[in-house]
Amino acid sequence: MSAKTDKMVTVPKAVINRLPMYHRFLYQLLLEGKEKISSQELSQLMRITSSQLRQDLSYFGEFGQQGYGYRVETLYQAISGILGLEKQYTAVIVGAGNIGRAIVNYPGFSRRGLKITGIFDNNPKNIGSQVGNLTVMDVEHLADFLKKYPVQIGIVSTPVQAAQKVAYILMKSGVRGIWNFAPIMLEKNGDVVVEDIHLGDSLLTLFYRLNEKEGKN
Amino acid sequence: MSAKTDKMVTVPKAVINRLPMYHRFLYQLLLEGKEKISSQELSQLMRITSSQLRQDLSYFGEFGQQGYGYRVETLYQAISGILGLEKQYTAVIVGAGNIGRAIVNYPGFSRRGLKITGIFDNNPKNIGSQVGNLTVMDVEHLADFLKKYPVQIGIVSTPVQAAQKVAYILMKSGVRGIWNFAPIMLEKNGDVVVEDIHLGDSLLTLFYRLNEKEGKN
DNA sequence: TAATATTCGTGATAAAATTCACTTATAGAA
DNA sequence: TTCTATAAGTGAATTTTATCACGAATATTA
Ligand SMILES: NC(=O)c1ccc[n+]([C@@H]2O[C@H](COP(=O)([O-])OP(=O)(O)OC[C@H]3O[C@@H](n4cnc5c(N)ncnc54)[C@H](O)[C@@H]3O)[C@@H](O)[C@H]2O)c1
Ligand SMILES: NC(=O)c1ccc[n+]([C@@H]2O[C@H](COP(=O)([O-])OP(=O)(O)OC[C@H]3O[C@@H](n4cnc5c(N)ncnc54)[C@H](O)[C@@H]3O)[C@@H](O)[C@H]2O)c1
Repeated sequence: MSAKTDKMVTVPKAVINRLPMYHRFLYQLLLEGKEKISSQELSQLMRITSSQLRQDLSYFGEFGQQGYGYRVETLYQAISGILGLEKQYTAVIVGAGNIGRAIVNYPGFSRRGLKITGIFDNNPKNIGSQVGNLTVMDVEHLADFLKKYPVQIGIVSTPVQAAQKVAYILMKSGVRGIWNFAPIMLEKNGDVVVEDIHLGDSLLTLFYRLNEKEGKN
Repeated sequence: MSAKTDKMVTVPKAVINRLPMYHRFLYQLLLEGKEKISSQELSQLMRITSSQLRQDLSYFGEFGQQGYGYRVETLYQAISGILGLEKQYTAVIVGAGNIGRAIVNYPGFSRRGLKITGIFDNNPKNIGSQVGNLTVMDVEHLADFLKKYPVQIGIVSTPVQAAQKVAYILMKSGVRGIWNFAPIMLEKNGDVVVEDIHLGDSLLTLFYRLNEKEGKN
């Protein structure tokens, strides 16, 4: 074990945000059948510095071997473990619109251990319809459903106007995390973890960067 | 004008990434009819410090008034201008699947000046079908289409296996920015701006944070 | 087996980002 | 009109993040 983990140094946020990227690249390397890789080589693929890669990993332990590098398989497993991917996570989706459907239909999430157990909507047109192998339920039954079948994660993909209300129901019903797609900063209720996806913000950042470049020419 | 902009200090990345959040909150305040706001009050809504807010804005100019605060309208317009939202942006989407359709159908983007002029796919089942008021075209015609009707932005929402190939076509055809939804680090070709949305990474971050909390109890 | 080249892990240093704390301006009250 | 409270803007200090650079371990070659 590394000195750093022994000393209980808190892991910087910036490091945590890079863990999924490491996981993604290692998964790719694994698919390609690559057995070993050095911090030098891996960091070049990721367009970061090798020292950043080594420093980041050092927060969690020692996974490589001097003079050799890292075994791709070992490092992949280690990072999977750090991220908690050996566990299964259960979730419900609220909002069976475009985003809600996209999530259900995306196979990548179940591969990573996410099991979606229910999808809810308030529109009679959607209620009862099939999304993947789930039947859309009435959001009126959300709290009851969660009482019977608790889940860890609530996915909010309703329009922004409904998002806070829905989030409160989820939090009251005991979800521990919310994955939020609505462009709103959700008020918390208890110690739930909220992870936001703000697609609009990402687009505006792209706009800014396009103009920035223009200005320099 | 602020001293900082005069001196041509480069704007930190972290600041740029917060601009869309400012825009989002100010838009909300505008809808609510709020006329003025102090850095104190606005920063509390955003859960940042007031000095960070003031420091961030100072990279672009002086938008407030001492002893008074900021006019919501003025600041909103200023940030819209910084982000380049007065302009129209044209884009094509490649990959008429769940994400591609979600983007076309989302009204928030056209409100921000994004005009989607074409959507492409390689699956005969999708080609010719209607998405919003666009007809899905064959990706074989993508390069020709862009020669006739150039756009600034290419949106990549194909499966990861096709993403790089599609991105090269877009870049060759002169797009200046790529908004990428595939879980891959795209190789660039020229000085195109690539903005990634890695939904999977966000989910893994949520997983990590859920476990982190558990460990502390 | 010995010599040499790799490459990790990490303490130290540098850079970037955030917060502090103070000056100045001005709004609003007396 | 004067006084007081508010609040922006900003240089400086602090904190956080990233990079450097080197010692120690190991692989590989001669
Ligand atoms: N689609 C995009 O590209 C995009 C981009 C940026 C942000 N978003 C955000 O993601 C969220 C979902 O977007 P979308 O495109 O899937 O929207 P959508 O309109 O396709 O789907 C929203 C669904 O939520 C349902 N709904 C409304 N009120 C509800 C309630 N109270 N309880 C349960 N269900 C309810 C609607 O019936 C609808 O089916 C929105 O908040 C949107 O702002 C989407
Ligand atoms: N849906 C999600 O929740 C989600 C989550 C994480 C990542 N993503 C990523 O977003 C991207 C899009 O996801 P999606 O769910 O919309 O996938 P999807 O399978 O629904 O849609 C992909 C579309 O691309 C088309 N396509 C395939 N090859 C093509 C090519 N060469 N040229 C043009 N079109 C082509 C397919 O026919 C399909 O219509 C994928 O890269 C996926 O990994 C999606």
